[in-house]
Amino acid sequence: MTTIKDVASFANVSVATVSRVLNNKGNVKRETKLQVEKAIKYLNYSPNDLARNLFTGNSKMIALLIPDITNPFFPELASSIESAANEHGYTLILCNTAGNQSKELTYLSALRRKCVDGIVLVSNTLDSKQILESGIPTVVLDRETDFDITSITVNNYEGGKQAVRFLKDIGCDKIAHIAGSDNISSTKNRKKGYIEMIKEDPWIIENLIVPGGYSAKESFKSTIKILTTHPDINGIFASNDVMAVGVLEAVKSLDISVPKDLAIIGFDGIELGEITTPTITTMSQPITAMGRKAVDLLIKKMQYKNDEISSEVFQVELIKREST
Amino acid sequence: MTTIKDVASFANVSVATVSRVLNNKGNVKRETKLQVEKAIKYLNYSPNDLARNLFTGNSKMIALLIPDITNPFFPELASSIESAANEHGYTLILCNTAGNQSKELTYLSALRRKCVDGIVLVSNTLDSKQILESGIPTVVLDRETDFDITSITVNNYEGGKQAVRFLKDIGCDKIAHIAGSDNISSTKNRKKGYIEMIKEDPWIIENLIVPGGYSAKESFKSTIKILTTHPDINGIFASNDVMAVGVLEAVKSLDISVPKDLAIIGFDGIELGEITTPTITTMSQPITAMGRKAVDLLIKKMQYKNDEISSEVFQVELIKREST
DNA sequence: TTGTAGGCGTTATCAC
DNA sequence: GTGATAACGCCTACAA
Repeated sequence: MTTIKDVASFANVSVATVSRVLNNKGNVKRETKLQVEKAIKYLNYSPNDLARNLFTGNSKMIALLIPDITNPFFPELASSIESAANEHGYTLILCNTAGNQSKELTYLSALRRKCVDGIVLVSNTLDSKQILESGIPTVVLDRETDFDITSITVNNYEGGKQAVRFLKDIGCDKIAHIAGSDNISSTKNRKKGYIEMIKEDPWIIENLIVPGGYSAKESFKSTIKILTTHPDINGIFASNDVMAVGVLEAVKSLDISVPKDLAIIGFDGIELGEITTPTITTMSQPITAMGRKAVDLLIKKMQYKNDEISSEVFQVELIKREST
Repeated sequence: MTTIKDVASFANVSVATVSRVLNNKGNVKRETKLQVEKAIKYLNYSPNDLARNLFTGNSKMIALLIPDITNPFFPELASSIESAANEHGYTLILCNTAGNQSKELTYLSALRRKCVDGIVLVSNTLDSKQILESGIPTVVLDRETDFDITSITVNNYEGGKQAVRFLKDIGCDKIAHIAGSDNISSTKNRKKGYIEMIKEDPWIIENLIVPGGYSAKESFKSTIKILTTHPDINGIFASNDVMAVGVLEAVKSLDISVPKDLAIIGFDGIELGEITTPTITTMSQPITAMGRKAVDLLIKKMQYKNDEISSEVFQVELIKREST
């Protein structure tokens, strides 16, 4: 590896001078500057960030921890976060935690050792104490936390209500819910919204809430089951779009016509919902905006080292498609 | 930040001793070792990898460059690469290049400065000279390159032939191809396989190859177009599964029955193909195995610093599903 | 068994 | 305008 010393001796100057032209800091004569630049080019030199960061104390890296990279929602999120990070001169480290607490903890300590400057975190298992312990500026995304920590979320509860209200508006009078995990605040709140909207309905006693396991396959199975026991269901609210796809496939496999006999609405607004037949109505989250906002807040936190909590709640938006 | 010095003075020993217990190297009395460990725990100390790596010269990080994180094929790949890397003690940096050469180059130099130990690269724009220039051990994945560099691929040409042969076997006698880009070696070779299989057929002159733009939406449009001009097409080979989904939706929207009137086959074997209705027959790549192999070869390269080229070609496998 | 000291590649503070 | 030199936090000869 060629170092700043090599460049210095090649250009017949001191390392200090090389450093100056490297960082455009301090005064250096035009001529010597050119000399140095020639040397840099000739030796194909590029500075060692490890050494640089060791000195400056930051790494210009931020990490994103997500629970499942194969759920399309997260790549879309990751994509916007990455662009935003890059625009601010940060490299993004993407970490796939599988929602596994021990993996999350392992990552957190590894990242701390690597001196990442900040973390964007999507986690259901970590509490704010564990997060704060790492000492790294962190923004929590997509999951509500206690108030100790900045978070970016959407109005899941209201969104859940809106989804069910819409199904009712278009005539559904028996609505099932394919639920996410109760350990995940976002899906839990969507479920609460669902319950709030149907709690006066006579059929509430039948309990039309079934778990969808956060995947299309699980959700497929659950849908088959609930529809065979309750064939008069004419509306289904799935807690996210991936599960809504599972619902759709299940409904079609039972030869029930969508949306004529049964309407389906999802949540998230991922692209997948636009390529099914029929396309799936959804409560859309502003995924890109949320990612960018997370980076914005994180960078403010890192730069001003303020501990101010400035959480932000985005609004979901009903996008009507063919499944309703 | 607490450093090794703090630990040393707290435990009343020298930094050397602390370092020894940290790395389990050299001899240190049981008692002092316990002292040090207590200090470490008490001070919540963790070593600074920047400093450590600056000394050792490696970062224990490898990077994965992929062209499109929102295409489900790549997250599946990334997922397996990440696990494999983690198992070997490496942290994965995921970089989304958007297939954009300048972004790739920017990443390459940034990664070099960050002293990443190795790179797994999925790229169509970079030639081996540009790759080798970074000086970082690299394995190319999913794309054929010239022979200067280790690569992991599948037999795309044979796979393409197999796909078309299968369509013929089940009775298709007019087969269209939704193609990927000719700039991408994998899809180019799949297309070659298609051409090889149909070049004797009388309808070859009609040119049933249309571009699918690597996305479901593009592929949807292309399919509509080709089917309206050639309504007697009864088989379609899509160059990947995402495009096959587009094909499927297009065909269904034209009220053509799948597979009765038209059979569809894709390529890749991603999970998406299992949740459509009908599910999509595909030439499946051993995605997980390929990812793991890439990491294996990369680690060998890094450890033994050998320049040996040890490319590997995996075999695709026909998975019959409902679309044929 | 333990401590001292030099060096990894940078940057920044002083002199000159 | 330029050059020594002391940090940054860690590891490892070498000495004791």
